[in-house]
Amino acid sequence: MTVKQRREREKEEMRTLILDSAHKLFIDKGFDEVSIRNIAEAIEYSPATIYLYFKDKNEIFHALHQEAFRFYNQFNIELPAIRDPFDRLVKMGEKYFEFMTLHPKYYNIMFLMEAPMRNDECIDEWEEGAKAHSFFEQTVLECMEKGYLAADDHRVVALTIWSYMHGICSLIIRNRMKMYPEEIREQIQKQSFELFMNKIRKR
Amino acid sequence: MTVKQRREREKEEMRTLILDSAHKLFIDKGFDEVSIRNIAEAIEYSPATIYLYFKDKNEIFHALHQEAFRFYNQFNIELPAIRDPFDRLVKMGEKYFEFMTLHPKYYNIMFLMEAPMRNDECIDEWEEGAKAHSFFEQTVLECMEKGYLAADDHRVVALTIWSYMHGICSLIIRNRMKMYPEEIREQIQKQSFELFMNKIRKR
DNA sequence: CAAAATTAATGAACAGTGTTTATTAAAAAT
DNA sequence: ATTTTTAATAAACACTGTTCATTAATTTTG
Repeated sequence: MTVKQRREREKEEMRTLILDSAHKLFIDKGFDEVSIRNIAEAIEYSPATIYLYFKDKNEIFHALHQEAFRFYNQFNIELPAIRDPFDRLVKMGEKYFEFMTLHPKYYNIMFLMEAPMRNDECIDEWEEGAKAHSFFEQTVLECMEKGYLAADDHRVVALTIWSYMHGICSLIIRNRMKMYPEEIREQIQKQSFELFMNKIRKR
Repeated sequence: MTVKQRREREKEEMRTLILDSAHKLFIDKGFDEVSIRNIAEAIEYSPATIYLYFKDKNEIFHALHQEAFRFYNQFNIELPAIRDPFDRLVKMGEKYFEFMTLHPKYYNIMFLMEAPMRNDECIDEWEEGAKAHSFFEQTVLECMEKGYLAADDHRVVALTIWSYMHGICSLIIRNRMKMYPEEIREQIQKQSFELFMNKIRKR
């Protein structure tokens, strides 16, 4: 049965070869701008070959979506070490914002694009995303226990914070901040973040 | 010079014919799923004709983007009649949410898609959008004057509120709420909105 | 080891996309 | 009536995702 094993390993290697290549192209062009033919050319195989390893373009999308969350968790690796939950929450927000700024293509696929969420199976394979989210909710809960946040349903509070963060991030990423002149935009964003954190903090 | 006038009128009629048709198709298919050939077929002209009236697909996009904001303002026509600014603000939020729910294709083009904001000229032609936004900022300012909101930079507060509203709306529209079971999702959204409104309200 | 069976890779095609251009048909001006 | 201007189009270009019959390589069997 050693042949079958090697076969399977080779299949896996090919999959990662395709994904790595798709990944590289995707990072500097954006997903919609990367075609199957582009990927095929990069790995020096024919376009049809890719369909032996992935059902369709969406499945590649899906795989990259998962990888983006892995990368996001790596990006936030320092967070659990922050003992004070409110400090951690604030840092989490800053990191979220920083991630969006530094890796807009990732942010796009994780939260903005509709494609990777069309299928239903994507919940099962959202392990890394679920991890990030539950860590976030846990931090909110701890903030309540330590009296930094008022006692509410912590899931509701978490959703509210995330909504705000995601809202401002996607307005920026999608260029919907033109009503604020370029020079003051960053200032206003910063002020807004501080205001929000102040408003939800228990007084 | 009566010929030139008629010519111009006909040109304008053709433009609106194309736009109306594009609009109809767009509403039930979404912009990316509507092709120039689809539009051409609907108005019974050749695809090339459309390029005599619009530079490219993005220009059609742009026109629909404007129309969406006109429609949005119509949708909110009852708002200015609400005298109490905080009541108005709350209603504005509810209407924003309702708009997203009832007209996701519009919401998509207005705030989510990247295409219509690629060019730089789109600021000048954003009259209806600017109108909606300044009315919103004005309401926030009034809320401060009447003591419903703490005295802060009203533009910063407005951005914060909008970010929250846009955040939750786009999470919903883009199917990023799967961590909350279907049954309780609506409940949680409602609770979040109430929580947010309570937190920003002056105490 | 040779023949048969399985597997992997591909070229070519299909049906679609946005966009351009040379050509034709119609209308207006001379 | 003839020339000029304008409008509309067919056809093409260079792409896209995807499928499938054919070929080439590899593994299994006799």
